[in-house]
Amino acid sequence: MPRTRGRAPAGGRADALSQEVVVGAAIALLDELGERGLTFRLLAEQLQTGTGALYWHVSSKDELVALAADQVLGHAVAADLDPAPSAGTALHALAIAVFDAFDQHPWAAPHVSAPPTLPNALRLLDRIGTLVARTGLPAEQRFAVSTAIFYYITGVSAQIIAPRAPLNATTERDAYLAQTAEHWQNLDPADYPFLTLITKDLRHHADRDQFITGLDILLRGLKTSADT
Amino acid sequence: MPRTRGRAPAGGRADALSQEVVVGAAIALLDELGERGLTFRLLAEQLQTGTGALYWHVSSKDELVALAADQVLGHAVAADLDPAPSAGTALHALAIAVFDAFDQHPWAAPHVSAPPTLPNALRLLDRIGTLVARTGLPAEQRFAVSTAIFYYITGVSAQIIAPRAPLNATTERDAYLAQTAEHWQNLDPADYPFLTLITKDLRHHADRDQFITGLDILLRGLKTSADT
DNA sequence: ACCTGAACACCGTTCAAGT
DNA sequence: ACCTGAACACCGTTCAAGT
Repeated sequence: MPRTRGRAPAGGRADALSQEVVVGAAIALLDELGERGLTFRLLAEQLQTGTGALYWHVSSKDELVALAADQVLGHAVAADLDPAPSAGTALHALAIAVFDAFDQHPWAAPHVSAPPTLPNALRLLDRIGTLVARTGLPAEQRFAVSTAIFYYITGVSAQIIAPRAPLNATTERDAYLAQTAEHWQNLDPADYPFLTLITKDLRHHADRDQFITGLDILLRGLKTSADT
Repeated sequence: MPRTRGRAPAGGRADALSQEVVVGAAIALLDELGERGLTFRLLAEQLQTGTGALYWHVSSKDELVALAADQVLGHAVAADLDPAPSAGTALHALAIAVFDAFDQHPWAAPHVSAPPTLPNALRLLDRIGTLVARTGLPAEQRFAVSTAIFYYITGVSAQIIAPRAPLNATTERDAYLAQTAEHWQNLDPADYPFLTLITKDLRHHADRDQFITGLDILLRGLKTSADT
């Protein structure tokens, strides 16, 4: 069973594939066709090799998708940091950058593992932890609070950015919202007193604002405990 | 293409399968073998029918798993409510009940859709909304805050309760944590200043406490804005 | 109305053989 | 060290035919 390699350590063939190339091509297919559309046969065809070649660079489809998701996370984590805003502001900006990255690659969010193991997920948690420390939170609480924020970012992003069919993304989402709004409308108010009242909010809400609303609440809660 | 039916409206055969029976059997297989282990062939064998019969009650595997996940959510939402604790306490208890239900069926959490459409997910959001209203939060903010809490519960549960291999669950999880703790230990402190410091916390943490820590922060943040 | 079971069109993964 | 491509052991889903 071949191990997964990184880039060829020189000495191999010149035209050799690399894990990077394989993952890059996988991301392109994932974006275009979704998780089910990504196939080893198609990917091999795209890269002009056989399916077996891919297994030299990647041990399974699960690993491939996990690596692809970590790559997406990399876009967000690599973004420049403002020199020295408050820890709270920086946390806020970082979380939104990650959400936006996942939003552009709807298949990705569910595939970051918790606790993190891949490089960019690790980098994200580390950065969160560093910012949380700057917040003044006592050392014993930093781990739990940092992972809580990490989980919020990845978990809630995954929930909100449901894999939409690979068609016209925004139209699809609008139609979906309109449809479920109508569904809620028709529920029995006796059983669902709250939902039947706020269908208008559902119809008009924006996913990104939803994410930010929860984030603000979470960070406000954090601030409260940091001050105490 | 046959539509999905609920229970047979009488008049059909006496021995007829029902969607309930199919979903119930699916949950058993999901618990035992995980999402990949659930197969229409195996499920049909278990129910002593052909695979085609299943499609009379359920339109696809996706729908089947979604219905199964909603059923799991039903266990938590059906639990008795304390008569009249504070809204915050009730929210707290409800969230933990949902986490515990997902914890017993690790495949389930990723399959509740957002915004919710299936009955028990709707019930959960409605209950959250009703409690949030009791909190005194202004009406315009209730939708956003309630869904934020809903997303936290389902999204973070899904993150934390990663599908473990269907073997000895607790041992597996411990081994996984020990392994990633060692992984973190070996990282370069220059790149990961935070992570390399808190591997002890990782090794000793409990998933459920993690969930609760974040939940407490979120609810504290909510309280702050409700009071204002 | 509900079930049967064969058939279709795929999958991920392996592996002997090549270079 | 890295690639080829056929072969294995499956899948989800459909559908004509039955009761």
